[in-house]
Amino acid sequence: MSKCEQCIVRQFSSLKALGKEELLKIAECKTSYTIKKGEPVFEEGEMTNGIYCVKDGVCKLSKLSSNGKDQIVKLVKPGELLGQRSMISEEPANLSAVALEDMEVCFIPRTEIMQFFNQNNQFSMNVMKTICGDLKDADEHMVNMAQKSVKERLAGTLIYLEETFGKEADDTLRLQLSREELAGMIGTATESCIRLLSELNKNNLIELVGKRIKIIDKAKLRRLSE
Amino acid sequence: MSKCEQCIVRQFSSLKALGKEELLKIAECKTSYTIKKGEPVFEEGEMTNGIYCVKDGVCKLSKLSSNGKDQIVKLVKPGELLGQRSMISEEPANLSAVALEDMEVCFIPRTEIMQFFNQNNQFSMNVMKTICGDLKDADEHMVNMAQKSVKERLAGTLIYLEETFGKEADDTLRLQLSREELAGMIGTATESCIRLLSELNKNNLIELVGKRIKIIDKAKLRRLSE
DNA sequence: TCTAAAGTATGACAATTATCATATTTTAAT
DNA sequence: ATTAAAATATGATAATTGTCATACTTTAGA
Repeated sequence: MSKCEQCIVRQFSSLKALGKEELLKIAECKTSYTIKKGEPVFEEGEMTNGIYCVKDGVCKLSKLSSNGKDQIVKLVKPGELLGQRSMISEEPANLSAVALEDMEVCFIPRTEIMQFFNQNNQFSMNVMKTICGDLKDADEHMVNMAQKSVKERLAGTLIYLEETFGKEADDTLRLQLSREELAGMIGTATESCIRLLSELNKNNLIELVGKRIKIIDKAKLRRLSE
Repeated sequence: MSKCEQCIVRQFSSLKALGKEELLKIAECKTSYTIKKGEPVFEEGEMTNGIYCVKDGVCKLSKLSSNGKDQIVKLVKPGELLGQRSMISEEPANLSAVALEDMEVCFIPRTEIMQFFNQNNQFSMNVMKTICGDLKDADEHMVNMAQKSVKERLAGTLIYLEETFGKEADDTLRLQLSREELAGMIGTATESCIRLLSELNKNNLIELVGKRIKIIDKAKLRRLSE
């Protein structure tokens, strides 16, 4: 059982409002997990009964649509919390969380967290602001889905991936998504996604290095995304 | 200056957690407005510095997309609060709120509401749950935009409008949206929206009574929306 | 009441996107 | 190392959706 005080999640999430004693309480009741790439943290419809702290590894939050395709709603990176909405709403998870890389997470039971809501106003406020940020992002995302073309969305997503998750030494995007997952982010068929990647490649906006993607002309790509 | 105790907003919103004294404080500092159909309550980018209680009349929350079209993100009905996200995030409004009918609203300054967050845990929890509900809706909405066809979204929207805002005596939808606004809800071009309405009319799923819409075969419409 | 403007409707056409087929490459398991 | 399965890629084609033009209808204001 490791301490929570130096944890990356504590530094970047709502938990930064917690004091030493509160952190000790968490350290006592938390459980740590390793989750392999491709495995779920939790799945749509499941009762989570607590929150997950993402110590390492990125995961996707996705929802199965009635057409059988998986739409990726959000990517979650180390330092962030998972499952806040379900915990507050006291509802089953609305989304599935699946590891895109090997992950290290800690689970904190609902009962512990709920105590902090009553004791620690700054913590409540932090959680509220995080969820408000998610809501703003979701609204913007929704407008993009409704109003932008697939090509515009692809361009925007590639820029987002580079700016959020960075590049490898060879300049390719650090976060490895399959073409199917990339299609699931922009909301299109896998073939359409592949075709547009080829087109961007031909036009020298990006370069395809095997299945990895390198952004060549970020300015043009940004203009394309509007 | 009327009392807040019997107000519809108090009954249906997060404000139901407030006690008599708190309601009196609100009654003293609130300002009431009448907003005519078509006029904004607030606009994207504006600092709102408080929340609006919707006593009467429906309004649309929309966002201007880079292609110049207005995407409707949510409809807000009497009893609900407006501007919670901006107030909590301490940011300018992300969306414009425009009256679809003549409205009656009350404005409560940010400073008052923030006090309740510190004093009244139930109130905080209510606000948090409301925003969590909005986030869940937004995620679902986003998946629909990304994965469903325009026809499916139109069918779903018509059902939503009937179930949420009801029907007139002649069975037409009570809430009057222009074709452009309906297109803005489902995220399509106005002409496409009109064309699909005509098609649903021909297939006897709906009936067009002038510019009003009557749902004829709700079961088929629901199946169509999946 | 008349008229201009806005809203609704429809056709023609082009652009976008999905689907199905198939080939090629990569990955993982035996 | 070999092979089957999965992922990537591309072509052909159809379906969906957007755009532009135009006509008709309703609304609001002079």
